[in-house]
Amino acid sequence: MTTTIRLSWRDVRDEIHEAILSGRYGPGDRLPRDADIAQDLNCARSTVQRAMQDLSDSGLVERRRKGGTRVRSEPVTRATLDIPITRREVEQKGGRYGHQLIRRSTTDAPRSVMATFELTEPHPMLRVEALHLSDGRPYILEDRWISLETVPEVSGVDLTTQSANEWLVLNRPYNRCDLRFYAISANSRVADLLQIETGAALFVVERTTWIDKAPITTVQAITTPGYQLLTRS
Amino acid sequence: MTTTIRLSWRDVRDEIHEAILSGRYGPGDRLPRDADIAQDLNCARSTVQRAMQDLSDSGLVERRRKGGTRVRSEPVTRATLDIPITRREVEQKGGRYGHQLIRRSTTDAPRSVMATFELTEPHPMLRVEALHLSDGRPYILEDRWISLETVPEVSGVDLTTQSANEWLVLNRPYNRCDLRFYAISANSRVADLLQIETGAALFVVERTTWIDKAPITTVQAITTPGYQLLTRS
DNA sequence: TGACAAAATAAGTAACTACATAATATCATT
DNA sequence: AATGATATTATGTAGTTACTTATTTTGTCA
Repeated sequence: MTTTIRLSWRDVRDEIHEAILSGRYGPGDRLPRDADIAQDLNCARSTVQRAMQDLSDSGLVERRRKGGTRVRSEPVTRATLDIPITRREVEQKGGRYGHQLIRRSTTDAPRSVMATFELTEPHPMLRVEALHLSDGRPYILEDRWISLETVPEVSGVDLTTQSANEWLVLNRPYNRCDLRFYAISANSRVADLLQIETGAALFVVERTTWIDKAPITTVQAITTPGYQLLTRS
Repeated sequence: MTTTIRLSWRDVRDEIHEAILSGRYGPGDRLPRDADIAQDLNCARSTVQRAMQDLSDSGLVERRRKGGTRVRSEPVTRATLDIPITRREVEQKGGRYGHQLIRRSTTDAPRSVMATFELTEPHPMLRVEALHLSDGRPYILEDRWISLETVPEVSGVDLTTQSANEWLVLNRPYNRCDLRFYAISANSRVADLLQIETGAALFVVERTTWIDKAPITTVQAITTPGYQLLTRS
């Protein structure tokens, strides 16, 4: 009597993954069809489908209807990042969170902001500059633009009590989010606000969010020296 | 006669998402059980399950057996990054790719590298410093450590023809990958190699890969001024 | 009351079926 | 040989059933 070991889709995935790693299938090669693999491994096609979906999500494999499944010829490193609310981030690192509203003004979006949102018409916005603090020391300096067309009610919110970052995340969920990472040199104003040397290398995260096609907010978050962003484990 | 509209799991996902966005369910609230939602929306539980899985993946919702599904109380921005082979990246931007091997040596892992790999024993490694070029101009400077225990055959590879980056990606797939982003100031050596001013702010990507528990490689990739990393659209 | 066993619950997984859809291949027609 | 209709094919999606597993609740006994 044969012992029927029930394969989970993870087992199947690992099996296929292993077959690719070991070189049995090289970049660009076509894998057998799901149904055949299912028969080989003695499981249902849906299990193979699930496994393949995962491999496809992680960028190892590409699937096309009728075309079948093939190993990606130009492999990519695919990683997932979690970016928490700044308050949460500070608290998780064991710091005491605080924040300061530096400036708040209402103007039309400048060209740079119009460009990030792909806007062609003038667009009224609330600009908020704020400093996030950890244990009373500067942690992140944010320069934020909020669409007054999409989020008119923000005008009435007291952004000294709750940061714009937190208010938006809790009250204005988004549909689409673009992130951009780069480095800048601290100019005198930034250096002054962050209490660091002018010219220091700073890591910057720019985040732009939309709901459907409507712009919500774009923010440039300038971190303090030594800041590191890690992929989630 | 009732027209039976077949709901896709995406529809269900959007429906639930919408319910959360509109405030019907707030942060921390528990959602109805899958089976009830299925009945409400007149679809199968498996469809709801799929939808919920997606919402859970994207960080909007948390699920626990028996505990049910609840809206994350501390929402996170979750994003996916694709990091291609450097050659591919240069070519995609329309540049002509080139690379130079700067230095190649064999030593035991220094403490910093042992730390990234969580090693306690001395570990023989190949250290490779190389410069990636776009149209003949410096693009990325990489300082790489390769485990000679996990990847002994790299000793015999000519890393002037093919970059270590490319050889590894094509020949040594990994299981686990940690990424780390930060900014540094160019010291005189880096500035010299990248042909930029000393003190320029540079964006750095550090990548460490393993196969199962075995270390493969860790690399510090120092980009040139103006470099930006974007989330995949 | 406290500790531990048993029941209940809600999500997780797998199989199987049926049909949808995208992409390709084939073949007839001009 | 070019064109366009049609068949074929492999993945994608939905439904249903059955069972698993983690977790909490409940209940019993000491």
